[in-house]
Amino acid sequence: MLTHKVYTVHNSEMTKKRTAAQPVRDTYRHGDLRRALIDAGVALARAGGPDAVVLRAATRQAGVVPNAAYRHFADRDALLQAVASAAHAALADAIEAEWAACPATDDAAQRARAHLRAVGSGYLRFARAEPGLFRTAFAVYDDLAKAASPELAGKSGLTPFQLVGAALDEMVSAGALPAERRPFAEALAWSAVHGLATLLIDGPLRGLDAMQAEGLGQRVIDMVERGL
Amino acid sequence: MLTHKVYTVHNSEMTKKRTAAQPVRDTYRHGDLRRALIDAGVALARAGGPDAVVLRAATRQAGVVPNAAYRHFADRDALLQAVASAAHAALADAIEAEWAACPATDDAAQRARAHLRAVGSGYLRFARAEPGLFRTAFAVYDDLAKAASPELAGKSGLTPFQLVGAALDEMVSAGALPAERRPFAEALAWSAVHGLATLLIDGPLRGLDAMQAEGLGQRVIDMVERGL
DNA sequence: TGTACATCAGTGAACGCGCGTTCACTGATGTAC
DNA sequence: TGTACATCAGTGAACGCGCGTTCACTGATGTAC
Repeated sequence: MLTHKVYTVHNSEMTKKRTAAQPVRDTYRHGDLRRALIDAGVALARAGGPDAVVLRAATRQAGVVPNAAYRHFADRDALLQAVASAAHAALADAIEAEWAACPATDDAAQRARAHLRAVGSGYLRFARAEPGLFRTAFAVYDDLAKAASPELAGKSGLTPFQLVGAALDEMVSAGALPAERRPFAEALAWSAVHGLATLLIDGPLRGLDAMQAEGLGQRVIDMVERGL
Repeated sequence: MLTHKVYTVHNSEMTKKRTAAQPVRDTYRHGDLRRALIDAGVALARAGGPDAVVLRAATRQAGVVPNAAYRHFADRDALLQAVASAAHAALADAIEAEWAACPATDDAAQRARAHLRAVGSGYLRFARAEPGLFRTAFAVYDDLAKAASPELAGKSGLTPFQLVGAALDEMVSAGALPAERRPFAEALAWSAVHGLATLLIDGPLRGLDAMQAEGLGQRVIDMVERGL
């Protein structure tokens, strides 16, 4: 079993001189460079999307020499993958938070509908609040086979894809959605909400203000509910 | 008034030696370099999306020295804009073709519905046939204010945005869509179809084969029709 | 119709940049004795 | 508890690359006389 000693990182006086902007370590070993590089990558992605996840920038931010990254990632793409997984997990968290905030009710159908709406609005809220992360999450998304892999999951252990699925299953068992309409319903609901998200953050709807965006989001969710 | 003399461009013998891959001119002037650079940019975008629209690559393909591009474009971004507009126009063309192929009918409501479906399936068909161009079209899309600008239009003179709008107007006047649902209906329909398109070409649904993609496309369009 | 000239499209050479990645190294760590 | 040693995380220096962009130029064009 390995135990990881945690090194303190501070920004006060230093033995080796460095340029002002760089974080400073006073130990030769970093402690958890892999984690630090992913965190730096997430910060870069947050600010500038997937293209901003630059290996040298991440190592700079971690206060480490560029090639040090190669102890932890095969190449730049492996780092980007890890960052994208983290972004996906953050999206799952945002959805779960919205889900958890649904008011309690005894009406199973109403509850199921509220959960489905929560998935949609959590998704949209995350996209608008963190467009860089949102774009990064989908920049290297492999395919459906990977949509359930645990590193994309949020705190509850479910990925965004699985969360839509769970809401839809609930709809069916509550009688709010005919079972014969269940297959591929994820893809339908996901398409509508994902499309609005990308039109809002990168596309022709980017000029809308928060209220308009919110209103349009609700209407798209209405459309999904009615149209499924 | 300016007249443009057209120079013949051929690949046979040449006075100046060049590397094999390069297109060859036998005139000092190019003739229509602006057009040639856009065409080259479109070819690059087709193959690799917006990031592949590289100024030096475009000039290489046009058989011209890199800085020659600066006679026609302020910078690399201006070239990319022009390429994106061309991609948008190609999308409009694809939609128009699908629209024109709708069977004639006397039933106005049925015709309107067919036109709306044609817009959706033309959009999806283009996205799957030309994913690179599709991504480029949306890479630098400014906002709604520009969604009607003529350089994005297809042969009929309408942009993709205007084509959805036209189909929806037709629905309303044919009584197939209540007028009070008309506002923002473009955004709803567009979201659903655009979302499916991006999930299919870049996202988790990229593994689907042509038949599955086509089927899902029809179901998304069903959802829009029912849910609007 | 013929010539001088201004225009400006394309040339040639060069720049600085930041990137990803490789190499041989150094020195802190934890472990076996 | 103390020491020798293998491991391997991070260093330092360097590479080649293709990019966008700038500069002073050259030579084909169309136009004014």
